[in-house]
Amino acid sequence: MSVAKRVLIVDDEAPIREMIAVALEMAGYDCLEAQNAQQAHAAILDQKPDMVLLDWMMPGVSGIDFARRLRKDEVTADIPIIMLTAKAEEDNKIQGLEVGVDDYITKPFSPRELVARLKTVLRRTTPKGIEEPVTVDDLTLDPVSHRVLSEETPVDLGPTEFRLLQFFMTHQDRAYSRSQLLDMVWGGNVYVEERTVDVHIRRLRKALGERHDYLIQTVRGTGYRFSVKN
Amino acid sequence: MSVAKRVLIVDDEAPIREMIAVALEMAGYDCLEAQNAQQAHAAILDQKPDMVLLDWMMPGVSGIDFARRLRKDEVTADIPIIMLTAKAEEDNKIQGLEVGVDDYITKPFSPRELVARLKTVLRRTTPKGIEEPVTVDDLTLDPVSHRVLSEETPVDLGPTEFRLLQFFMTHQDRAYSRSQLLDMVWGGNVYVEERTVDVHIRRLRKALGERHDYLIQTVRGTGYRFSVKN
DNA sequence: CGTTTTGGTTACATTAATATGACAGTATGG
DNA sequence: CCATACTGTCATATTAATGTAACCAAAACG
Repeated sequence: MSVAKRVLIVDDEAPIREMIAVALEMAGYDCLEAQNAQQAHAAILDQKPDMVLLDWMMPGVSGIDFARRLRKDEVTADIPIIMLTAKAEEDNKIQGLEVGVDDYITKPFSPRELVARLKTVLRRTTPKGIEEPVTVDDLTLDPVSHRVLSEETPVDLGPTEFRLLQFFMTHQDRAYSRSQLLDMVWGGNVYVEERTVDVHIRRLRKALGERHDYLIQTVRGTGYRFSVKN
Repeated sequence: MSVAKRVLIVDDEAPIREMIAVALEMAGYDCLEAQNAQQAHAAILDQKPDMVLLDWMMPGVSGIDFARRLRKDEVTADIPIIMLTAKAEEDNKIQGLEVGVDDYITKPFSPRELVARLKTVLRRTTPKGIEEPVTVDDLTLDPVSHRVLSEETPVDLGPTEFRLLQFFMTHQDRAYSRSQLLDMVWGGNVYVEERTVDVHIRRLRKALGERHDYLIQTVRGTGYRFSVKN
């Protein structure tokens, strides 16, 4: 695996978090922890984990409410969630699936089972462009080798431009405002000028060259869009 | 912008409230003010602001207690809160996030930072309306990609024409006066000549071309209408 | 018909938004 | 510690969009 996946563990009981964290780290994942919904939310915006392990029962905002909230917000809607439930109640399962949880595991569970489920969900939900290369009109971005090719020729991009292009190529035909782009590409809690986006767009276009810069389109009064169509 | 968002500023020091209010109003927000928790609570029930800026330290009920109270009550639970804290103590941050505050800013802060945070929080928490494409006789407007297609061919529109067409396509078969259109498309409190509408109608028709300009119909003595029927 | 209204069109000055180039402060990797 | 690459922000240039007025065309009116 190229880069370790990051998993956020949300549970109010520290020992349980620890146990899970140990199991996952042995399996090669990076772990983040949160003991309640608020901490979790902050961590998600901040760190963009690849997956969330969410305890069903928590004081304050319950796991299910939290999951619902995550699904509503565009920024967090795509993050896979696995629910941890104490008892194997059918109710939980149904409710959870309704909210859009990707899987659920009933306690107690073995580390092996956990890792197995996690792997499955990640494989199922990881979209192209995260580990599969994406190609558009002879422009290829390969996340694994962290490379961009324009008709076989390597394109030289800075880290930010790379992420920007990756985001665009995995979210085509959609207009994004500057502040949305800041959220999605820069990350939730950073404060930078909106105009900075323009500059990076410029750098990206320049790097793509005449052959491909048409892909990055200005949507006046709104922001930018990536699309093959003119 | 459709309607200005209303922000309630809660701080016991009038000069600070003023400063914040000025900054926000310049950024296009409507401001309400309260100097303690009681006033704030009344204002919230009364005016339903879209967001609350809450000072951490206040005589009487402290900001954090007040936030907790707001979160408990179903009526006020969904209103986003940004905390203003004097010192950058981690404690505050954690406690605040636990209570369910959406973000926090440490004083002193620049107006720009404040506005930026506010914008981010509002965008995260404001549910967006359903953005489905609308199609009429092979003319499609897609709000997501911010595009208009006439039989697969992109139609080039300025921002105003886009909004105008969007309004029409979602309000068909109904005649609107010029001043109604100004209200709905331009926004409530701008003053422009009524005849300006004519010009934009003209631009829209031109852009739609012969294939589709019949959709924009003149209603003599009244205004305009969008309809498939002639 | 001639006149009066009302809408259509065009040209144009102004304003607003985006593109671009340069710079200084920071990370980064030797 | 140096050399180099990245970032974010400005100031400025460029371009697009906007609103208005002047003028033209078509109905309505008598």
